[in-house]
Amino acid sequence: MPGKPETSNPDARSSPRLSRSFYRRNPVAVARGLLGHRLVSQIGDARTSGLIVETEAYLGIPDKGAHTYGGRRTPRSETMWGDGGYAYVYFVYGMHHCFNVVAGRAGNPVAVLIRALEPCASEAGSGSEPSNQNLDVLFARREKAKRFTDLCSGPSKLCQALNITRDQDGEDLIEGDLLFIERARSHSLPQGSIVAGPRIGIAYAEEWQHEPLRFFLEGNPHVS
DNA sequence: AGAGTGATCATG
DNA sequence: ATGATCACTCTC
Repeated sequence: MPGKPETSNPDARSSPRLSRSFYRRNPVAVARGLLGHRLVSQIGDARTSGLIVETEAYLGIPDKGAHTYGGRRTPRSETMWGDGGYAYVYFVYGMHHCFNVVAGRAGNPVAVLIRALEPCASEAGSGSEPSNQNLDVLFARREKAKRFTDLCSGPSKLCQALNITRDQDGEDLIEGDLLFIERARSHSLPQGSIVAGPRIGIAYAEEWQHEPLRFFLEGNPHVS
């Protein structure tokens, strides 16, 4: 592989990433399984991150809410058709980006939308820097955010906060350097705290709009 | 509850 | 080429 920099093991001092096989499952399992883990961005000149607290599963060809409904395969959604564990980023409403992780395997165009993060002041590691830095950067990038809970409480808010754009479409979440998901250290996530409900913003999806494919941590203030 | 914003896609 | 749409956010 040409051009792979020598420094490409950011896991040496941090938590391991979720593996390819984690993503190569059905999107509901991935959407639920993602809750509580840490999305990390090294896009731009800072490392920013947050714990995933809200997700939505998109079920592909049969799903009237999905970009790939009916087998549609367009330039925008091309990465959804590929293998699991890659970023699918799209642009909507003329100003916003949304970040998904591709689930399943190549040929099955399913994905999970990341809808909200809980930004953390402390990066679990003990010896790291005085990491208000994470919050400082998030507030700087999210100019309109007044409160802590305005930072990453929506799919496009979190993209703005972590600097995610279409440039990241197709990024490899397992091998790439810019964007990845770290396994939570003490992943003692109580299964009972996961709640399901209908997905947001897909009124056009007819009967599919009511399917309980949105998952979030009950009572978390960062949920959108 | 309405405006903003322009890429994207299905038409033709 | 053209027009409708949009997995949203902000402000009123």
